[in-house]
Amino acid sequence: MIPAARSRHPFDPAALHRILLNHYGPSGWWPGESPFEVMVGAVLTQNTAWTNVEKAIANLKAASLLDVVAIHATPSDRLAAHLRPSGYYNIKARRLKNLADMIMGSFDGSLERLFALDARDLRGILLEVNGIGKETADSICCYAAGKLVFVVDAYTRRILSRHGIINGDAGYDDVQQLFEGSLGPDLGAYKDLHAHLVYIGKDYCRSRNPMCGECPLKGSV
DNA sequence: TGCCAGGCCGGGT
DNA sequence: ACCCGGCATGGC
Repeated sequence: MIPAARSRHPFDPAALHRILLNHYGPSGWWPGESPFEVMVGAVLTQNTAWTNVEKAIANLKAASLLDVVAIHATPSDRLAAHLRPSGYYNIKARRLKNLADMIMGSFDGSLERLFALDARDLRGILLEVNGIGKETADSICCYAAGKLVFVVDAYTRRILSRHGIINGDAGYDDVQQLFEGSLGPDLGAYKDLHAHLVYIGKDYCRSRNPMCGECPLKGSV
């Protein structure tokens, strides 16, 4: 079921994307030099500021630990030491190892083989990994594997909710369908729109102020 | 200074 | 099916 909308007009994600693109320009997401770096970033950024994630990824690079085999082979406490700046370092070390273990065990360590799965199967496999939930799985599907999977996060919900497009208690998959059902098969739009929503979400309606003065969406959504 | 950041899990009700 | 505490660092 699509969540009930209080808005008079049907939600048009492509129009929303055009507004944001016009206002801010291309987002340039996801930062990362390789698909695996994107995957690692997706785990490390869970409830964590990206600036902290960057430090941890730099540590992994400096220690030559930014690949599947190395993470699979490294004890989690040693891995954790490099992850300190990103917070939750013990649990994140475990999560990165769970991910690497899955890729080693089921796909011979090959991201090509993993990404050869179709979007639904890839999402399912990722969700079976302890420490990977829907947002992390979908971020990997979209930004690392290049699948047509739209990423929903807390900001996406908050923004749509404030505009009366969804109810506050709408489920993840419902919100996702709202985008995937309307956006065309345009991977660039999937990537860029989510990125913009996160980007504006930070200072968008942070307080109980229902509408920020400079909101580019005002009157448009 | 306290609050927040691109969540997720496990245990309890 | 929800609800909650825990996980942890760095920036404003």
